Amino acid sequence: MNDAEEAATIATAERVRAVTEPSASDAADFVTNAISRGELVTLFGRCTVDYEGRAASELGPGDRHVMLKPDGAALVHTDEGQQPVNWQPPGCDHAASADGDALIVESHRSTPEEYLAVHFSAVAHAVAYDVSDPESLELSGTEADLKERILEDPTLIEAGFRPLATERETPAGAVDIYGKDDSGRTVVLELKRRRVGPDAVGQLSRYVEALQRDLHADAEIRGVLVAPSVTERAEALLAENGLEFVPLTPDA
Amino acid sequence: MNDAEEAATIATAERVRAVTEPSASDAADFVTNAISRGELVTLFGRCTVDYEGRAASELGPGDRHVMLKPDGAALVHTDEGQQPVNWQPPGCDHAASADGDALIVESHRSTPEEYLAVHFSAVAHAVAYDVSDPESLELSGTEADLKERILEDPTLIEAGFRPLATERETPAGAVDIYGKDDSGRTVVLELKRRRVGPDAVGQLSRYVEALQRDLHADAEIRGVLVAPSVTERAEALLAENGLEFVPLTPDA
DNA sequence: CGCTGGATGTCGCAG
DNA sequence: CTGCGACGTCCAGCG
Repeated sequence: MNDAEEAATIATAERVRAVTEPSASDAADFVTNAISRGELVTLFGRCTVDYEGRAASELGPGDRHVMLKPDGAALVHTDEGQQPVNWQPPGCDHAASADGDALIVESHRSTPEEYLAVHFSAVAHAVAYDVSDPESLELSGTEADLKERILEDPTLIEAGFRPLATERETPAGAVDIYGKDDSGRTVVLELKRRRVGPDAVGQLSRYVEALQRDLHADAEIRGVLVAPSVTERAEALLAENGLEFVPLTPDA
Repeated sequence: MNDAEEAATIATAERVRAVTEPSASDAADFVTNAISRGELVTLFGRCTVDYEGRAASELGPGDRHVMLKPDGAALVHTDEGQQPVNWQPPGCDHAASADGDALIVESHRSTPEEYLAVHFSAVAHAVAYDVSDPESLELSGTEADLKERILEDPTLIEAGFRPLATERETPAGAVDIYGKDDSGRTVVLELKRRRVGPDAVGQLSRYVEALQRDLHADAEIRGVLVAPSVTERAEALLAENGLEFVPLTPDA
């Protein structure tokens, strides 16, 4: 192999190594080496995918993108969809090997027992990245933001509302915000960052019932769902259960 | 640039093109070209990420892997986790441009209005892949498999159980399996492919109540949760609501 | 489009 | 480890 061919096959830079159309054994070596270095590996090529674990799946031949992360996660992406067609969660052990002209990439974990195997009939391109990412994501517009907004200005719920606790425990789980109204009645708030369906009403309903049992049978407890909006079915369920709704978004 | 250097920078094969450490403007051209061809694009390099839409987020500088799919999906992966740190769903419009030494990759959609921007201070490697994937995933061990299993052998629920309909509509939504027992009483089955918590009990409870109203106030309706197992809280909720549980997995 | 419920959901937190 | 609920959940199916 002359210099130009060698360079065409292997491109090396500070943090990245790549091979184009490697043989199965070269690809296996490349991947094994990258995994042992703690690098992030990607593979393009024609492959089949088999999974067995919590469920089981088979995927016939096609061109896909496979990512092996240093934390043990594995992702198989097709040309469509935001979600991987197959995957393995972080904490798995990855291995690559050559079986004749085929590259086999395997990923395994226990508890629960799960196994993923990708069989490449041809690897078009493989890359190994030495990744460094010190930053963490800052996200806003979440349920936590909605909670803060209410605690800063309880009148957003209603005049005279006084929050007394967050995450107050009940036999049915923790209530988002627990407080009292103008007249001293107990109020339970269930917060949702976006438009809600029937499930959230069920949740709120369970909290109110649990508190009614836990405090006094005669105690009147108000249950209030706080969200940007509700679906029609959810609204009907609220009315049925004597629950209330206050429209409010997480954004200021 | 001599042949060796050229080859080191650009590797071309039948279905894949790659560039290592391109300039911002070369990278922008490369990405723009690949997108217009309907190829799947991956970028690795040092970048920051900004998102604004259903929520809002910021991510400081770090090494990440960006994937742009021909269906308009975008994914930003760090070295950790199965989930992308930022993303855009299918149907978005992608664009790449150079801003001085920086590569800017943008992705936008409407309904809801959402915008993602990745600013690369350096691109280590970029790949364009012409993907063809005719196969679809075959998955087993799902709720649908559990349903089939019961319909094939209703005695798995109990002797004398007769399924009469699936997805039977009620004011509270569609019931998984609707039937009658030995004594002619109406039975509602709610199926779950794995161990369930309180939410599933709430769902079943809503169906039973809706049917009781819909049929006759005096009609006795049995609600049966079918799943591999239930949590303690769910079991208590079942008892409270006079509902039943049959242990069953989707697997034969 | 909006509503509903499933998912190999994943993820984080608490017990 | 299990339980529980949030999530920019995603996704298919249906009205």
